[in-house]
Amino acid sequence: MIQNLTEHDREHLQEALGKSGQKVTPQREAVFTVLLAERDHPTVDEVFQRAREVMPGVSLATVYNCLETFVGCGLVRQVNHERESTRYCPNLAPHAHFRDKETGRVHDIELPPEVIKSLRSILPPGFDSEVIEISFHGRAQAKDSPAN
Amino acid sequence: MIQNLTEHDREHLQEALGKSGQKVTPQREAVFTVLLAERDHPTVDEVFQRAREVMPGVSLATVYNCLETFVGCGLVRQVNHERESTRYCPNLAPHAHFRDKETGRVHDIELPPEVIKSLRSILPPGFDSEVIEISFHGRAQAKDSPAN
DNA sequence: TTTATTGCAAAATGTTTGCATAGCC
DNA sequence: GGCTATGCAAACATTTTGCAATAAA
Repeated sequence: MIQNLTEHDREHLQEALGKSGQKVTPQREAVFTVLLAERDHPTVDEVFQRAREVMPGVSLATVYNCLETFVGCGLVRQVNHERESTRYCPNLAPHAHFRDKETGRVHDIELPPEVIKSLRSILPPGFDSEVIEISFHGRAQAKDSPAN
Repeated sequence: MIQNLTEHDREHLQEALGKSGQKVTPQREAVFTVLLAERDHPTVDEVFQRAREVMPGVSLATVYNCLETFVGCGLVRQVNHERESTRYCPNLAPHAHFRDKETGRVHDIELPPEVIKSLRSILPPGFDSEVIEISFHGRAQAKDSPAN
């Protein structure tokens, strides 16, 4: 069951959008709600299906728009794995992704600062990177995503 | 100028293909030659354009086929960055990729074993990964790819 | 001669765009 | 009223597929 946004989450949305002169709309609330409700890295299409449960009239184009907007204002991250469709993730803490070969599921893996540091250290002088994407691909015995 | 395959490279191709009952064809030689000649992580389309210089009649579908075959037998790696088209890379040593924000160019970054180890160490028990993909995104002052 | 590969065209996929309509300070 | 967002349909780019013709071992 998809819950409504908490007051806190609504403010978070409001603030992030407001910063760049963008508006809170029912569609954006719906999409954001969906993203927070089940943090299983849904594809656009999955977000669309879920959003329609909350708001039956919402269009796919709008879901694309909302997600793009959210990425733009830093509310969610895109997750890409090979040629698969883009997935979305509201976990803003630094983390890596693990894609299960068998189930296709994507899990978040915590990324300690010292590992990030060791990664940055391999960059030759003159290379400066803000974004590091790390993704594992393999088998997970765990049946479910760790809570996140 | 695109060189011909060296004897050594042709044997490498022959062996990798032969292992899985696949044949050496002029098209595969052409595509492989192109990949080795300029290691700048070309897209399928770029490989196609270059391959046509060597073999004017070659088709796009065949270039797709060749690349898929090469990936399948471990001759090249696919490199994906966000929604951009897939790029191909004949560097088989463990390495990360750095994509320059400004030029779009992709550079190989050497990946020391101890960094790989530290990355593996962040996986919770039960998670087992053969493949780790690491990509940086940022600015490179260096004008050109380091030789590779 | 057998089996794999090619090349073409058509289809599928995922995403983006243009634009008229609608909604919000 | 002016700006932004929505929803639809059409356009797009990339990749995949089916299949008859061709070429490699």
